[in-house]
Amino acid sequence: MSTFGGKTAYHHGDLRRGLLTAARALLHQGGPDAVTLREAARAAGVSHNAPYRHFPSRDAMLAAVATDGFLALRARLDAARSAAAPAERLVAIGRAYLGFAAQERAAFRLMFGSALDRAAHADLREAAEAAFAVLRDTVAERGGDAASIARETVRAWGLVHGLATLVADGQITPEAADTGLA
Amino acid sequence: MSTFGGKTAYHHGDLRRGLLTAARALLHQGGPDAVTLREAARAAGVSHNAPYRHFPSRDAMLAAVATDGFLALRARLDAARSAAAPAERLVAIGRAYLGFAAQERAAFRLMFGSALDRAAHADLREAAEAAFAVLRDTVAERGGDAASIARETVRAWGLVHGLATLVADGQITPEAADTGLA
DNA sequence: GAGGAATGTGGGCATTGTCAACATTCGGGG
DNA sequence: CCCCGAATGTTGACAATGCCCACATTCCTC
Repeated sequence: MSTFGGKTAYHHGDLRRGLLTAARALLHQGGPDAVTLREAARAAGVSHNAPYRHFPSRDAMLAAVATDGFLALRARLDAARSAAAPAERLVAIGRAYLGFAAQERAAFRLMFGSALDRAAHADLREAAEAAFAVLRDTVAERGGDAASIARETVRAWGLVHGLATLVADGQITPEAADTGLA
Repeated sequence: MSTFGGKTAYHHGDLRRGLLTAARALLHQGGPDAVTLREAARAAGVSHNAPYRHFPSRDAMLAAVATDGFLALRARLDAARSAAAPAERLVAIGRAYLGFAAQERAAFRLMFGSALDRAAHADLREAAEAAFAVLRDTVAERGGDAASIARETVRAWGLVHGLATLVADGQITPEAADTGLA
């Protein structure tokens, strides 16, 4: 049948992708709690049980969305790092991190919120670690002994992540967060 | 009947308090999603609809738990501030903040996680603001012009909150967070 | 082209939040 | 002292959800 654009085209075409897209939309509109297996299935035009052929549970679907979020975040951090001169790299990464939190509020809250058990999903953990690695490597290339690198990494991560969280939660404006970076 | 220890003793004694206690226990065990109206009612020994005489919705019950959390946090920050010499106050508050996040992980995640719409609950917002005020006032008493006070408040809040979030989410150890404070 | 695997469907069950109607208990005014 | 309104708690119901089971359809390989 159809087999229009997707990769492998079985019955639906590419249900997995369709479900993830629907899930992202639901996430944007109503937060993590609004992301429901049945609603995503409805949006994709399949029965309420079809999603189980692609995700073992609702949690797994949420985790997949979050994993994609971490991949996107890592790409952004990497791009910012590559585009900046060595001396400005840390601040550039911080800005990129804040930009992601501000523009992808819902995804950011899912990725770091308590709705998900990151320990239970290996992909998720890997993707999160990969994003973090960009920051750690950037701190490391500034030099110093191991202890001071570890300390500065924690400080930089804490500051940026805290500001980003506050922005994503609507407690401070993106502009206010930016003044805290320099 | 009974009227054992509680304040006003109607049918149950003090259902509101009983429900909040049960809710806190559920929160500890299984996170925000495990806090269910019906389970809290069960734990308190009442029917599944009794909670509605004290909370208009499940969200309101969650908000009440979170509000209590912010009151406790504020008390801790205040105590830390009072006990420290002026020059060490900021760090003392930071340590208290981190201590709360580490010891009351579940509550902290509820308070700052996305499970709750802080804008929809006035009490919650007030309690959160009161806790934040302790930090802001401490920064302010160090002197400086308004702009630099605002900047330093954002920086201090962002750093401490970020470290606390990472601890509460289990991404760094409390000890690692502590090294980032000084 | 036949058969097994991948994918989607329909029905069903337990749980949950919420609403409505009814029952019980409390406290104050005759 | 008792009676009545208000506060509190109970029972029953409904829709939605996550998940399990048995069954149907479609794909791909041999």
